[in-house]
Amino acid sequence: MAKILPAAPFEGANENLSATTAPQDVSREDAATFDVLRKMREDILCCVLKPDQKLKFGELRQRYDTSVGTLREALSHLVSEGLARTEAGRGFQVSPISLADFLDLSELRVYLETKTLADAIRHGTDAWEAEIVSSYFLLSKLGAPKQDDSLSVKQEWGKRHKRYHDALVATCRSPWSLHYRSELFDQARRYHWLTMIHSRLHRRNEHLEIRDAVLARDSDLACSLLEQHIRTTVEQAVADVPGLIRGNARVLKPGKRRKS
Amino acid sequence: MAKILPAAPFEGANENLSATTAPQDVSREDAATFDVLRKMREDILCCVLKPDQKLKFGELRQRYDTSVGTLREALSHLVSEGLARTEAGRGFQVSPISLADFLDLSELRVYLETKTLADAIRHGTDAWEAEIVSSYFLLSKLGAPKQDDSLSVKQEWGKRHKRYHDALVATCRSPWSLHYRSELFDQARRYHWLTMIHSRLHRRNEHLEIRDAVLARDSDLACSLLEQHIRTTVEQAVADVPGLIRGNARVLKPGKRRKS
DNA sequence: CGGTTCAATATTTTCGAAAGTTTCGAAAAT
DNA sequence: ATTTTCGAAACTTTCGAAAATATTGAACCG
Repeated sequence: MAKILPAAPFEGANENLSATTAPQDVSREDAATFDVLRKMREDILCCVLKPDQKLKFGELRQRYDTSVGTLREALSHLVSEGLARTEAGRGFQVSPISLADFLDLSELRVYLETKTLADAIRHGTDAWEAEIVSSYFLLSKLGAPKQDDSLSVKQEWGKRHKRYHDALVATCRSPWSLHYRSELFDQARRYHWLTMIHSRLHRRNEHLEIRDAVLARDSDLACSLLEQHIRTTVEQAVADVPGLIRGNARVLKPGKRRKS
Repeated sequence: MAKILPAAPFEGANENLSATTAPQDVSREDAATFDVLRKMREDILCCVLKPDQKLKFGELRQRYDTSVGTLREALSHLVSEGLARTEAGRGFQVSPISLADFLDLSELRVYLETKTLADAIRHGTDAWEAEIVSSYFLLSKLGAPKQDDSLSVKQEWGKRHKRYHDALVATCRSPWSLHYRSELFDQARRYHWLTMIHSRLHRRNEHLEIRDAVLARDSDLACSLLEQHIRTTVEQAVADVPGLIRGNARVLKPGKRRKS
């Protein structure tokens, strides 16, 4: 009974899904707090709230039309996710970005994304395939956004891009891997946003290639393509976003201030 | 300039530590909120606040002597870390535990711990070695706690155990890996606590073996020992904690209630 | 002229009460 | 006997004001 683990990957009781303790992936939560949290996260991911920007309660309060306590709760969440920072008595600010961070982030993503993808393929179902087809369709219909596309178009593409990548790994059996994968994916979105703005490189239709490899259940090929997909994005950012290389990139008009 | 990543682990600008964006590992933060957060986390990790337990504001308010808003902020953090859950309008509760979760958790830990350890060994310094020696000394001085040791002894052992394991990987260069490793380590502490309570199995002095392998800079051996260390702990929990196997383990006297 | 002190201002942090939900149990209806 | 309805109690959520802390800028010495 105790001989479940002969120094090999854990196998026991994988069916017992009774209680997945991994952190609640942003789904339903408190009504108002969650709403503010979601909006703020989206704003940080899209660099509407810029890296390093000070997050003052006065401004936030009027921007999101809510109270200090609610804001504080949402900010607290963002700190845990790594999208904001806070210090003793001097409030909150958007987390900085840097090349070093993007590289570190991406390396871990390569491992987690491929691990979750391999497991998802292993346990794929019809519904899983259907969602991949569907989400890919929606993604391809929009096409990669260009520098002068509107904010809302870019945001919509971001949503569909995330939905597609989530769909790929949806049947992975490891809640913890899925959770961290998702957090890292969001982190990467901040950098992707900068890349979109400066986008110059031509890229193959990597999402299509991945989709087909996954649907063919070719795990090795799919993982390899996904790995390349992540690495190419890093290359593109390094090539296209000049600010990233020399430490703190301050993008999107550094001095712009909203009147309080 | 763009040819930094030939489909191999990222190498570029590893020196640029200007801005490590990975979430702030619990260090300094707000004064009061952080204090409450730390106490609550410790209580959950030690199962003083039991798995699945409802976290009512009335009780918490008097237990930690603070206001609702502060509690809410701390609870918010705990939810992000996976130690608590929350639902729409019905408050917070301690995250459940289960065998499936422990297995999942542990498998990811094996990867992250070995990855960070290998990197830490690669970049080890004198100060790093010194802290390993020192923290191991403190850990060994206490000896593995037994079932009838007092709560404070067990807690002290938990602190030293964490300090030792943190010391091993301290020089790892990947902030994100370190962050997730730390979160998973804390998660595992909840299960270790149960194992301590029921402890029956005899174990070799694994911490000493790991220490020596690490100090000898034998990366392969150290990682292998660390992997075994984690797996053995899982085996021990499976063998010793009967409740874990059949879904939700409710430990530490299920009916006990504190008077409000 | 550069640096320090101190008061005024701006901002954050904490708190308790009001408003809004959910839960529970008793009474009414099927 | 079982289900439904309703209202009271318990609890959660939200809010704005009071307290605490940090920042700014002007006046003051070395």
